[in-house]
Amino acid sequence: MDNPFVKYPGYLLRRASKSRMAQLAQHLEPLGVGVSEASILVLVGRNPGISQAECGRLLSIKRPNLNPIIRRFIERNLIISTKGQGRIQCLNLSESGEALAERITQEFEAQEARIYEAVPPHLRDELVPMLNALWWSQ
Amino acid sequence: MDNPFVKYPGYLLRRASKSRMAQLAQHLEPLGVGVSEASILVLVGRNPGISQAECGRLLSIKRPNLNPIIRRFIERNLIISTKGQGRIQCLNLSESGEALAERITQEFEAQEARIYEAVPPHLRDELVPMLNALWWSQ
DNA sequence: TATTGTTATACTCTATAACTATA
DNA sequence: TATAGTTATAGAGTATAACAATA
Repeated sequence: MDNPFVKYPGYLLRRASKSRMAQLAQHLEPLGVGVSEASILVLVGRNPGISQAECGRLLSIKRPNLNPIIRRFIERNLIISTKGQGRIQCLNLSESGEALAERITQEFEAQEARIYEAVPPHLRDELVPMLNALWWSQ
Repeated sequence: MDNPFVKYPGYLLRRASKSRMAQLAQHLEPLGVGVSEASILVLVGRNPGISQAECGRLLSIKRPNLNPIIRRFIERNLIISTKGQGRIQCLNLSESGEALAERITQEFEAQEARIYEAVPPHLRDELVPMLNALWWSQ
């Protein structure tokens, strides 16, 4: 059978992205979080007091979709929400949230190392420039 | 605000993939097909008599998810299904299916050209090897 | 008014289980 | 039995509209 797509960079790009996301999800599974959830926790950890709306903008998640995820984190006592300016809720990690974000960050770094090492040594310096060039920013 | 992910190749890979898929979907929209649907039509055109199950394996689409898509193509008279060995249905493009697959292929080629040209000239020869290296094939 | 948080809703993609039809 | 097609279903992820709350 002839797969006419293996010569298309767009197809290879999608295949690479999907497989690496699955790989990362597999390593995050024991921590009880998906990739999006893990990213949110790390983002809140790096930006104490950030709002839901700002999280959504940075991660390209629409506010109505982010809201129930944040709510679950609050219920699980991983994120603490305090009143801010206007209707804003300032988000911060709880102590257990900090611990989990730490472990997630380790998995993120391990994943990046796996990707980096999969690239032939003479192309490694070009990895980030290449991926930035492939981004279509509208 | 600090986005801690812009240094992660995995994040850049996903961002690139998602944006390019959106770009391609935008160009396919006037043809009335999504990216997956377009791929199926081209695949059937290149492999006359292929089965649903084989299509699914080549495109990483599970049979239960592929089935209704094929059925819609048959209803729209883009694909013709004939009885084969066992329960197999042999799939072929109709005349209008051929015409549509031709236009889709042109859009695919145009998309690949856009991606190729977005890469700095000195990295273009490394594009396909890089993307193949980034694929985690389990 | 503009922005945030919130609810409802819907559409796509994906995944699993289980059924039938045929070799 | 094994494979193909089929149906039902459930879970992500994503999208829009609209409402409530606050500056």
